[in-house]
Amino acid sequence: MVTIKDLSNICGVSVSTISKALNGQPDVNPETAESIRKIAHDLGYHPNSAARFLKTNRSYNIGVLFADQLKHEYFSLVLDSIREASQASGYDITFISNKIGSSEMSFLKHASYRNCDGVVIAQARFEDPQVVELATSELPTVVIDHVFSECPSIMSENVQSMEEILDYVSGMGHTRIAFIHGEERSAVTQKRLSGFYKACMGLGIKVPEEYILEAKYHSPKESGLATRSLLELREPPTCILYPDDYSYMGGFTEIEKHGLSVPKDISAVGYDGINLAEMFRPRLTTYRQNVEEIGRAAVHSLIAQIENPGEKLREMVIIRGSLLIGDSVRKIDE
Amino acid sequence: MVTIKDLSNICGVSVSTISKALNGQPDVNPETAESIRKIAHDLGYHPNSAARFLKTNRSYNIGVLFADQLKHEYFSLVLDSIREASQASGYDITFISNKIGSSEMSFLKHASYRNCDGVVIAQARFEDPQVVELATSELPTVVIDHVFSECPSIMSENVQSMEEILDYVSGMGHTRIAFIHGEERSAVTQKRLSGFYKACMGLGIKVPEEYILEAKYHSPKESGLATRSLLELREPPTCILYPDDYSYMGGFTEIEKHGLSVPKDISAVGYDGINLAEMFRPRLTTYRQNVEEIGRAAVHSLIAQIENPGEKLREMVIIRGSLLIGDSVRKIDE
DNA sequence: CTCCTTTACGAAAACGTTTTCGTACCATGA
DNA sequence: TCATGGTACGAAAACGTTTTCGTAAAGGAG
Repeated sequence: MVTIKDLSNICGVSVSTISKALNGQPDVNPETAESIRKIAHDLGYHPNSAARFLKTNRSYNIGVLFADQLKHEYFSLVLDSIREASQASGYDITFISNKIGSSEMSFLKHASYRNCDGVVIAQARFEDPQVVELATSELPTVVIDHVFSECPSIMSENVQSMEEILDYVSGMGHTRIAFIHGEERSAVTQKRLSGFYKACMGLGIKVPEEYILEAKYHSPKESGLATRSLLELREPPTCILYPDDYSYMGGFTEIEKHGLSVPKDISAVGYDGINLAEMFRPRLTTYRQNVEEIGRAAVHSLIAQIENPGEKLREMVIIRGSLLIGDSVRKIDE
Repeated sequence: MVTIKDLSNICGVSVSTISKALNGQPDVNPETAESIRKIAHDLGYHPNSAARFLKTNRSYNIGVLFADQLKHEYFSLVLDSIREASQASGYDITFISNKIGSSEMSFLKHASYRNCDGVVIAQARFEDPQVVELATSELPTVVIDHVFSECPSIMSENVQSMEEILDYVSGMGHTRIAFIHGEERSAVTQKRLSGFYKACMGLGIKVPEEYILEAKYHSPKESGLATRSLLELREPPTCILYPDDYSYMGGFTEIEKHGLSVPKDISAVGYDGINLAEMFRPRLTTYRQNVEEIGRAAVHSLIAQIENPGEKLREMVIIRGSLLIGDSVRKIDE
C-alpha cells in the first residue's frame, strides 16, 4: 500500500505538506499542491482510513442495525437504499450486532469499537435495552419505523395509507372488514390501527371486536392462525387486511385450506408492495412502501447529525407510499 | 471511550502490561492478568479496532462485493448467511463499491482503503477488469458462482441439478422441453447447459435449436421476450425451464398474455427456490439453492486464507441444492 | 536599510494500540 | 559468595495519518 511517506519521498516534500495539499489547506503553494495531487492520483494513493480516523475521529463509516433478519424483501430493499445513499455521500456501512465471535458486545459497544460515525437502526426489537441504550447514546442515530424521543425517526406513512385502503375496499362494496395487524406495541401498528378506526368512522362502517386480531409482522403462520379464527366466525368478514405481504401468504393458504378462494369468497389486502406481489394469483392489492425514500431519508438525516454535531435535531420524517391495486379485492354488488 | 491508558491508570500498571494481559501473553503474572481482565470487562473496554489494525495489520473486517443489487431474494439470503458466518467468526462485513462519495476508487483500492482482511466476491460482472484485479490481487478473496483461477470458488451445483430437473420433467411425460438460460458467458450458465444437454442425451430427448434461448438472470423482461418467441414457434415446447424464479415471472405473464395458462398449456420450472415461490399459483416447481451453505462456505474459505497466509489454496467447493416440486409442471398422458 | 508581514514549508506531537527490548528482582546452584 | 537464569514488568518505537507551531525566505512599507 502506498503511504503518505512514500509520497513524501517521491515528491521531495515533507509529509505535512503532502497532507495539507491533499486536504486543501491554504498554506501550500498552488503549483506544489497540484503536482502532489497529480502524483497521488497516479499512484492511486488514498489515506488509510484507520490512521485517519485516529487523528480526526471520523471514520466515514456508518453502522446499520438489522437485528433479526433481512430475509424479507422489504428490509433488503431498505438496506439497499441505505447502502446507495451512504455511498453517494462518501460513507461505507457496516453491520452492527451484539456478538462478535465468542464475545458479547452491546450494539453501542460494537458501533464504537468499529468507530462508526453514526448508526441507522433499521430493524430491531425496539424495547431491547441495548437498542434503547444505542438510541439514547451520544452517538448520532436515526431510527426507521419507530419513535425514540432521543433521535430522529423516519416513519412510513401509516394513518393515511390505512384510510386509502379502506376507501378502496369500502368503495368495492365491503362492509365486513377485518384487520389482522402486527405487534400491538409497535408504533407502526398503533398508527395503522388509528388510521383504520378513523377511516371506518368516516365511512360509517362498524367493526366488531372479533374482526381485529393481533399477529406478528412477517409471520405467515401467525396470520394463518388469525385468518382461521376469522373464517370460523359465525359471520366472517368479506375482506381481510393483512399486516404485510408475507403474512398474507399464511392467510391465503389458510383460506385455501377452508376450500375458499381469494377473492371470490374472501377478499384480501396486503402491505408493503413487495415486487413479487404481482406474481401472486390473484394479483395482490397492497400498499407499496417507498423503500428508496425511506433509506435515503434515514441516511441523510444521520449524516446531517454527524456533520453538524451541535444541533441535536429530533425531527420526524414521514414517507408516503401508494396503493397498488391488484385483483384480490372482489367488487360486491348489492 | 475507555482506552488502554485509562486502564493503565486505574490498574496502576503500564499500558504494555495491560496489552499483554489482554492478549494472553505469557510474561505477566497470572493474578495481575486476571485482575486486569476483570477491570477491563467491568469497564466494557474493547481495544479500538483502528488503532489495533495499525499495529497488527488485521482489521477483522471483510469486504463484500455485491456489484449490482441485492434486490433479489437469492442474493439477500446469501448476504444474510455471509453476515451470520462472519459474525460467528469474529469478523464484521463492509460493502465494497467502486465509487465512494464523488471520488472513483477501484474495488481493490476500496477494500484496502478500508483495510479489509479479505473480500467475498458475491455478485459482480466477472469480466469487469476491476473485479479481475481484485480476484488476482494479493488480498485474500473468494468468489461465489464463478471461477477465477487465482482464488477459491464456491459454486452452487449446476450440472446435476439440471439433470434432476430434466429427469422430473421427462418423468412427467414431456419431450418438447425448452431452456431459457442466463448470460451465455457465465460459468453457471455453462454448467447448466452442459447438465441440460447431458440429461437430454441420457433420456433420449432431442432438443431443436430454437428451444435454447439466451436471456439474462433476474430479468423478467428478457425471459418474457424469449418466452414469446417460444410460444410463436410452429411447434412450441410443452415445458419451459427458466434461469431463475424472477425470470419465470416474465415468462408467466407472457404465457397469460397469449391466452394460455400454466401448467395446462405450458409447463414451467424455475430456479433458486425463493421463499415466495410457494405463493405463486400454480405453485412453482423450482430448484432450491442452499443459500445458507453457500454463504457459510465462502466465509470459511476466506477466513482460512486470511488466517493461514502461507498457502494460497485454490479449492472449489460445490454446494448442492434440492428439487422443489410444485404444480407448474403438468403430467402429460400420452 | 530596517522592520514587519506574508508565504510556504517542515518538525514533532498526537491518536490507541502492539511489540521489542531492557532491566530489576529474586531464586537457584556451585 | 558469585554467577546464572527466570519472572514480571516498563520504556519506547512504530503503524499512517492530521495538526499545531515554528521558522526561513521573500516582499513591502517606512
